[in-house]
Amino acid sequence: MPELPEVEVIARGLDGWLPGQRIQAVDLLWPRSVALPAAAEFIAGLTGRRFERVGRRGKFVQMALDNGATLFVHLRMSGSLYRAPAGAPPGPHTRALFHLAGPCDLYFADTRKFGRLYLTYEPAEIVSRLGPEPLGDDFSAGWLTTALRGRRTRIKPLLLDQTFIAGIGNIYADEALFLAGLHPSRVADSLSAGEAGRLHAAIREVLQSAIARRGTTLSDYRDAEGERGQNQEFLRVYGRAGWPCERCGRPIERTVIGQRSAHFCPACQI
DNA sequence: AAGAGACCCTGGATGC
DNA sequence: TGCATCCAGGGTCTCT
Repeated sequence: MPELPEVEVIARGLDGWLPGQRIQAVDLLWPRSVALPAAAEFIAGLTGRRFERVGRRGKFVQMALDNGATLFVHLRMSGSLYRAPAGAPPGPHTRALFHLAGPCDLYFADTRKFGRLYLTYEPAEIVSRLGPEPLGDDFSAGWLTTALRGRRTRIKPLLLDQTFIAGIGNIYADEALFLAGLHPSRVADSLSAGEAGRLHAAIREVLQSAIARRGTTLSDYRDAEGERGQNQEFLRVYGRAGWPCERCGRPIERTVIGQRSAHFCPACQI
């Protein structure tokens, strides 16, 4: 599932070749992938436009266009954006095809159909509700310590709340809490400044390592060139229920917190 | 503020 | 074997 590191790897990959490419035509194979505007308007608004810089905000791929508009893509669970030779036949899960003037086309594929495309002149209407970027300057240990005050929810669901902090999903929330030695059910407000500092460092470490390993591929995820990531070889708790904790040897447990699976070591995470 | 549940979907796993 | 059902997952929405 694409979370911040996977989206970052995809955005960097696209930014290496997409800027300057002109969109000649758009095929919408599953129009409901477009969140806004209406499908016909989406196609008309993109046709003839040239891509500029490609970046990321939270879990959104952000693609600037030469007329000031922005194309946002949220990959949700199974979405992917990749380059394919022009004229290549769409696969069974291709939902949108961007025919470019060059030798390659841009494909949006999405098995689960949860991913969404947004074309807008007002980026704020898409991303203004997002919390700070965990790898950005706004996200400091001090900010986290203060932000946790008065929050009576459990820390794991709070890390998944995109309005609190942007880009963390289930895998990296579990991994960061393990690295910080914090139980996912801890009430956010109960963390000491020291614990908040550990969590801050753990979040950065987990995300940066995953980017360096080009993301976590458990099933669907591929980067913009169709390659698998390597970070799945380094997960310490996610998907490892029953396996020994690499720190203490006790079996990793899986439970449900806030209607999401949570993996943790019952001895190392307090 | 917090949390439960529904919804959107598919394919792999499980149950009968 | 073949079919039905369950479940995971991110985000948004409604309801309590």
